[in-house]
Amino acid sequence: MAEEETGKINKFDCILASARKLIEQEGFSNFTMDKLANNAGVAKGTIYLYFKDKNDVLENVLKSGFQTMFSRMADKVEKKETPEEKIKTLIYENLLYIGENKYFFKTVFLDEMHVVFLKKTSQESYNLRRKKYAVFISEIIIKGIDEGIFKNVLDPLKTGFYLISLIKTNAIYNFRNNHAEFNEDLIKLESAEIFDIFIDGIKN
Amino acid sequence: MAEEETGKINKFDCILASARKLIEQEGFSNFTMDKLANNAGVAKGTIYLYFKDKNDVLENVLKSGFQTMFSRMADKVEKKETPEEKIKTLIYENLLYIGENKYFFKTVFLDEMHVVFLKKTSQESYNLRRKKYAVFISEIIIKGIDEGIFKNVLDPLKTGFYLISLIKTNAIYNFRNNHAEFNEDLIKLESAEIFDIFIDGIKN
DNA sequence: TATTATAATGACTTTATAGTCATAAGTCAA
DNA sequence: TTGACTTATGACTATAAAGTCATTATAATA
Repeated sequence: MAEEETGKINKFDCILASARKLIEQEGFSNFTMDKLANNAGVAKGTIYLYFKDKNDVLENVLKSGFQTMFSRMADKVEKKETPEEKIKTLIYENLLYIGENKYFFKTVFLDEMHVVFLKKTSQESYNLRRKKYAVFISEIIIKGIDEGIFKNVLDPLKTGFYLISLIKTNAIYNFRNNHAEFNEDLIKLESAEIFDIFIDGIKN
Repeated sequence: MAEEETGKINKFDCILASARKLIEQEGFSNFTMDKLANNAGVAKGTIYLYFKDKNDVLENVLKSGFQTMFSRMADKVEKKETPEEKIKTLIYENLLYIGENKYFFKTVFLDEMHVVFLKKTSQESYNLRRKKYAVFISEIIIKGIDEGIFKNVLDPLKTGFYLISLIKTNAIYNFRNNHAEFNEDLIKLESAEIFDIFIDGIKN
């Protein structure tokens, strides 16, 4: 706790923030340790006091970018009663979070593909995070199937991935078409659109 | 025409085939010109007689991988009458092509993301190809909306991208879960699954 | 203030790989 | 067979960027 006030932790955060900013601005392929040192206002060697290597920097940037998303979304979703309401909320919260972290996700989704630059182990943890999300959705789907609302032929996990891909595709579409202003009204509209397609697609 | 028989053309194809094989086996990030030369059984300098640079090799590998897909799919789709039948055929043909070029798409989809390694101009042509596909789908959607079958609130182009992402997600899911055997029965099942979700999602 | 411990520096080393080019081998018309 | 032209070679150069480490600056302690 006290540690959080030390220079060490602050410098870690400071370098991490610089890294994220750089990556948002120039993409993963143009991100170098020299640029990071320069941008963070430290010497290159200093970075290696706080991070193991470049992969460690990238992994932390990604982790921090996705960190709160899942828990925040899960909180809201769990408050809802029906599978349908849960899915509606999930889509909305997800798009909201993407909108709030517009520049981060724009790079992660468009400038693709961070993943390439990660070591195998880091890639796996990235995929695991994705899968965890799909599993979360699959549980909602299963509940809906049990209640007889959703088609019982669905593969719940795969259906979870389908929903994630719809959300991502929506975000990419809007990034590309410069609907840069992610105001709440737009997000309501967009999430309703995805919801209407997805829910009719899986309902009995 | 006569040229097609010359060594020049053959060597171009031979290098290209080696490049594709290497990329399928080891992914884009491990692909080097030295390996290519070695694998194709030519000296490195020779590659540069047939390709401008590494980007040119990658671009050609990608182009050749996607080449016939679109035209073959479009041919089959155009023979169908109703928007629903067109969409059903489109999904099936797309999955079939992916199955036939399993190793290629496995790398392109999973080992992600080739795109990073391309120059801006090549990335654009990749995105254009994607968009062309989405436009093709959007025309079917528009027809369906006009006929009153599909929801008239749909953004046809975005909906096209949605369908593409569902197909891609399905393929990735099956690659990951090692349903490596892409036999026609599996493809029929998988494409029917996507169709059922998508069509119910967009129907009135 | 002197001494020790910790943090920071950046010039340097290392490595990987794209692309080059002088040289050699092969082909073919006269 | 020869000489001109085409094709192929691979050792070499250039470059970018990751990661190191001897040195220096700063802070903590006695």
